Amino acid sequence: MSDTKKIDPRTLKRREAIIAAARELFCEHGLAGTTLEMVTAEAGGSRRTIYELFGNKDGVFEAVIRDCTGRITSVMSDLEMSDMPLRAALIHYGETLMTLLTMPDTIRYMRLFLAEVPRFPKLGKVFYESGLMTGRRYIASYFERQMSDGNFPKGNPWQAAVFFSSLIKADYDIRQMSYIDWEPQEKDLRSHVIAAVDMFLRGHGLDPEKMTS
Amino acid sequence: MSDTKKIDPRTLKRREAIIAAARELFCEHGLAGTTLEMVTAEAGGSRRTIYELFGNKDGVFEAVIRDCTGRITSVMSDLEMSDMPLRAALIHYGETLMTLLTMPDTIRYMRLFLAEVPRFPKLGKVFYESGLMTGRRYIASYFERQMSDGNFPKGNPWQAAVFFSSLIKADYDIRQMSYIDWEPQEKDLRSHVIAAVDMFLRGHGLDPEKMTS
DNA sequence: GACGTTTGGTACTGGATAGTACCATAAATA
DNA sequence: TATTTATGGTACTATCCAGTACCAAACGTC
Repeated sequence: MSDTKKIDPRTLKRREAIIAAARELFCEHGLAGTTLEMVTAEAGGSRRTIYELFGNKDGVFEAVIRDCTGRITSVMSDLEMSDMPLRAALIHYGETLMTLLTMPDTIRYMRLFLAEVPRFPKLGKVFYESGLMTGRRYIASYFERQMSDGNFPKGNPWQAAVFFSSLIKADYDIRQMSYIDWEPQEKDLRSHVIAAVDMFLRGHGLDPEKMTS
Repeated sequence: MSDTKKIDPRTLKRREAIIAAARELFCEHGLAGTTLEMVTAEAGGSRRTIYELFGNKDGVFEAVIRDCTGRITSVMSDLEMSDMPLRAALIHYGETLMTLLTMPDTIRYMRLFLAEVPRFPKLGKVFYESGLMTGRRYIASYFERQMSDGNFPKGNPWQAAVFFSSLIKADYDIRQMSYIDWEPQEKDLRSHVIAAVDMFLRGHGLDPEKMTS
């Protein structure tokens, strides 16, 4: 009564259960390889309800992708505005970014999503802009602040963010998408991030040696 | 009689026609969305022949991916050993790399391939190592030579190659895979490559200003 | 030009599954 | 408690498609 529309709490629970089950199954077997029968087997309930809530199979897929996007976004948003010194902050950002990007779930979501982009062009924008770009926007605004505070040479903060995240992610994403069940060692990730940050700093005329926090 | 096995020229022609048709259709509609009926409609001939030559539908897919890999590799191999000055050579490499990576076909191949990796893990290795890594190996050996010739600070040529190609490709690949029918402007690519090369040089302690060819 | 292999075309089988219809039941609401 | 709404379950339909069988025709080989 408080809201314009009353939503049965059962509906919400069903919705969540179905999306969760479908997400796992889609990632595991692909969209075409998953039947709605499998989804109900996992989520409980009956196919009837799926059609009631999502219209059809594509509706379920769309809901799953939006859910995955939200998950990535929420992790990205956890990037903390740090008041550490520049180099330490960048290393911190880099490691957080890599942790997220190399998570098996992230990789699975990306594969699933990319596979179906041609049939769902609209979802492309959603996933890329709301999901993947969240971190980049955050980093760009960080550089913008550092530039105006005089901690970083003035220039195009957006380009700096692009170069920074490119150096950080290198081709770990593509490689992980290509190799099933391969995951980089945390140790390697760390040293990669440090090397990338230092190269980034030198690339902007800063000397990492003098910035050891 | 000259070879161990005689291959009917008809077979070869059929093979090529089927792969070409399947490649286009798979890229357009995905693997699941393409029926072998559609393939024969496009390639001519009959389904019978497909089964004769490829065993089953998965066999066709595998052949298509190998074909795509070969196409990418062959373009990558066209990277010419240049005896230009360092900066000019890197810009040349960068532009060639980007031209290849942003070609609509390359993007379509990658999407197609990534979508099905989980079912064809072996193809992952093939596509990544024979296809995508060809360019990187080439660049790494280039840096190795430049290092021993004293044109480039000594260090790890492989890491240099990773950073170089990461800066060059940035996230054009992911963005193009996410956005259907979007293509970067050639003008933007050029300026991006130059900015990336200069940042790369500065990151290795070289001054691009003094290297204008 | 005769022989053997490869291909085309058609028709069939078997299995799988998206989507629908319907009724009974469980849960919320008043 | 009565009424409404969402859900479960089952059974059905309609379709689509991979894979197979078979025969006749085209082509390459010798």
